[in-house]
Amino acid sequence: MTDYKETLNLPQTDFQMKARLSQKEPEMLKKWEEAGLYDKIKEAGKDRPKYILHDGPPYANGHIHLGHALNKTLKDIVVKSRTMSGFSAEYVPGWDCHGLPIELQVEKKFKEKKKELGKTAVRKACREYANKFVSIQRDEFKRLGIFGEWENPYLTMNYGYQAAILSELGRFVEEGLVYKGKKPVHWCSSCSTALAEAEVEHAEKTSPSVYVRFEAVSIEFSKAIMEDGVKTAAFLGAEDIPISVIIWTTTPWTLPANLAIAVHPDVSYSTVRITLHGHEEIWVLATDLVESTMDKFGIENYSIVNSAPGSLLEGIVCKHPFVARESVVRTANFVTTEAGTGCVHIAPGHGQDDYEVGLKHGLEVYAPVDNNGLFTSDVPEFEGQFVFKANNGIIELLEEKGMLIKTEEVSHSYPHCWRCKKPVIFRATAQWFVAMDDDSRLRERALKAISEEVEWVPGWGKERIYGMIEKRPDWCLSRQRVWGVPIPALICSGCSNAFLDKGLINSLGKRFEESGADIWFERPLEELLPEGLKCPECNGTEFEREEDILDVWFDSGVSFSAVLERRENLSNPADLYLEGSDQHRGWFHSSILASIATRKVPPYKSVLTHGFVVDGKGRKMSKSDGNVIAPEQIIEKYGVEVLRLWVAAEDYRDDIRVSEEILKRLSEAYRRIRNTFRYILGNISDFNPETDSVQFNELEELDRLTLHRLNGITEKVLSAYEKFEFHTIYHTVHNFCTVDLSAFYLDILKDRLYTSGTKGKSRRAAQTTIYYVLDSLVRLLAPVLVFTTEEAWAFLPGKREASVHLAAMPTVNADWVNNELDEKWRGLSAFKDEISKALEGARVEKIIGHPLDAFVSVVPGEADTEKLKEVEALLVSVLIVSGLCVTDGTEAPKETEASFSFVSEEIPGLKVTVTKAPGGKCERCWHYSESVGTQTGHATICDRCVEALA
RNA sequence: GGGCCUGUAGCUCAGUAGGUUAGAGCACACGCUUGAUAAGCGUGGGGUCGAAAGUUCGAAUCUUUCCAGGCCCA
Repeated sequence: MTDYKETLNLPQTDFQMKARLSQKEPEMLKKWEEAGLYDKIKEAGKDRPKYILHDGPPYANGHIHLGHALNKTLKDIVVKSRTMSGFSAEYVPGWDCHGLPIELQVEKKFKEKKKELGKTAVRKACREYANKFVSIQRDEFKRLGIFGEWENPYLTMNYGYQAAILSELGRFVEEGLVYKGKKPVHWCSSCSTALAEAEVEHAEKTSPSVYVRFEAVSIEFSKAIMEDGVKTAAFLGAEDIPISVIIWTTTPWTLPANLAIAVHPDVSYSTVRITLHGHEEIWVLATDLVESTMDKFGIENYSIVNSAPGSLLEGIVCKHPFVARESVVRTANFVTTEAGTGCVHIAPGHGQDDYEVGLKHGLEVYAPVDNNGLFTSDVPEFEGQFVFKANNGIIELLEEKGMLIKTEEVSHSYPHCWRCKKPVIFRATAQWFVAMDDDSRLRERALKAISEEVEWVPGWGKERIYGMIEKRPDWCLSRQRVWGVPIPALICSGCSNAFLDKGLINSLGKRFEESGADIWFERPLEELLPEGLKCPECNGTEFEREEDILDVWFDSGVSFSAVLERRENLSNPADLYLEGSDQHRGWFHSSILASIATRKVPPYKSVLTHGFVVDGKGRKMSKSDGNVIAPEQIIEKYGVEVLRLWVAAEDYRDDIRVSEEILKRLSEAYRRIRNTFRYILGNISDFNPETDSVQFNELEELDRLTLHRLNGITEKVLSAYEKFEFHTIYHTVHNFCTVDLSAFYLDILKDRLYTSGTKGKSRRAAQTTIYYVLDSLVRLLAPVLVFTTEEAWAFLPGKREASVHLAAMPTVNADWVNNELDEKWRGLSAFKDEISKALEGARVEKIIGHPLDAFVSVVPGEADTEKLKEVEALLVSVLIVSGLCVTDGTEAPKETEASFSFVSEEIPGLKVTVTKAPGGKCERCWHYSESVGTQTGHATICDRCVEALA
């Protein structure tokens, strides 16, 4: 007896169903490395047009988290897809190495020894620390399958990079953009340093809240008579009663620095006559706040004398509550009536808004507080006291002077130092600044470039960064820190003038290039100075060096110069910057300012942003909430491939969720794709595309339909790569694998592949088709599933490049387009669905099990019987039944058989009857056929199989 | 508190310029198959579109408010 199973062409392949990704991925990486794959990709692209994705440098501190993985994987997908689409897309990764966090880590290690060791030792330790994490992160990134110049990355602490930073600073100086000024900045008195916005965290703090009287000493002000003819004096109801403007503040310690009082010009203010402790006074405050404030003060006996807009109050001269100084009422738009009295105490040296009011009215930027937050001798009463501690004394003093109306405690959001977590103060200090609005109109030019010269993806990125640049203050470049590139300014010993000299910057640049920026701190100053250098103010020749270093945003902001312009394989501007949306204030921001200031053009043509990784509920990940998932966990459990699929599957323009469920779903989707690969590979193991391919026009109908559909998804996927819409790639391909291939084409194809003649045209046509399908799918997915596609690539027959990553994307084949066919099958699949329902009914009734047990009678009803009749044979194979006939319903099915009838609700009049198929079951192809038993020499198989065996 | 953004089935995504009973895949349930088998196939249940109000003959799609969440600021 023949074992007919042996005569079938069943799938055969060593491409494993089980991926074992976490083991195999590192092996693949090693293989790539040994083969020098990245260099080969570079070499292959040397004559192609460039596509430059410029890497934003992550900070060289700590291990990578999912945010890093997301960002770098997205970049890798861009680079790989552009490479496969005919570009040379070299990727040079970088790291941000200077800055406070590393310095603090090192400081922690040194503890008290820091001061003895000096700057050089600290800087050396910082460099080592940064190097250590560059190395750690590099390995972690490589593990993600990211291709790039890992052995030659850019580090902002490299000597060449440091020299570039200095040279860019020189250009800023040359453009006249850099000035030294006094300005209130966030100041941490504990760390003795100015803090960047980014270095400030907001947290709840309890502060004293005080209401203070500022007595008016003169009502002979400049605007005594207003346009409406109302005398301010009249508004004040000037009588022989003391008049006070009432202010509210939660920082009593800034009162010694008070220089003015601000009111909103358009807000209504009232003069309120009150009786307190038996005598009368007139108080001025915002009309809307009178009632609540009086309530708070417990004053019941009051009456509003008069009301007028704040603009009328401008110029009232008040007496400082305890310092012999005047404080004048000014108008400002930032004033609100949400809290307090609508009259705001102004200390230009201690607040941003205050500073701006002061600037407008020519007030001194006065801040009698030293680096450690202690009052200076300017405030004798509190000299040497820490400002927050002095609050109490100041309140007592106010009380004593009879100026305090009310004091209480409030809890509010207050800025804190990100490092020591202590509350910070606003304090005016001498800093180097980049002017946003001077003659060179940096702000204006940057805004113009943002709206006209850069493509922002998603589009709202434009509004976001525009708003930020529009409102940002001058760029404070200096940091009173150690680990960074020095601002090589000189301070004249003769006249104390601080200045930046272009000649010095130039000559230093060369030395930085050779020996690094450390020399500024290490070498004697005389050795560094150009000959004959004189103070531009007093011609003095004795100098001291500036100790401040540059803001690290300046470091990374000039990467277009340090990296794009300086590397032969790159060029400026870049095609794309791709970072998280926080970089609208970070790197995108500093980069465009730096580039506009020095090159007049933006450093990027387009900017793509992604959202943040959040947990399954959409909440941010934090250690304290315990919802953090580390890349490692995912890699160990599922493999990098699933992590990459996650990056590709989610719409990154929004926040990106990750959870165990999401990963589980994705790993299942991965298996589906992998199985599709495997199934096709199994069925083309005996197929040689060069010799066995069937011409397109000789393919069968379903083959051509499938290639038409493949064409469709190819077009869609290529366009999605082009437009950076990666999640549609995943959905498109997954859907194609599941719906068009697995549940339709491949399922139908089994009969042809397994049972027909091994070398017959029908089988070869099927193989030709699925070969095309797999070849395309593997290429299309290579940028995402970097390992799996490479694995499949090696199994694919035919001549091909050594690696899928050296291959090109498939092209859309115009010859394959057949919309008529597509249309036809769209209609037929509706019939297929309905007949499937009938089969399911028959299955429930136990008439059939497998569809091949069935014979189907179709009465089309209102549908076109003739047309359906034509595709009878196709429907048999599509439904995988043993027989099907389309009739007009006049011939009833054989009554002897058990049958199941189904009337369609979807297709009017369609009636389907399912019966057990007649004849015997062919042992070989499992179809039922009347021919079984009639074949000589083959008693148990059908005529079709006999023919196949011939 | 402000700027920008998001909120469609358990999950990931579609839903064109507002117009018939809101789609897909996965997951789930039930069944089939055992020649993709730690696979494959079929059928089925499940959202009224974050909430409310409004504009409109008609809204997931426009407006307002509110709620929840994210980034960046204060």
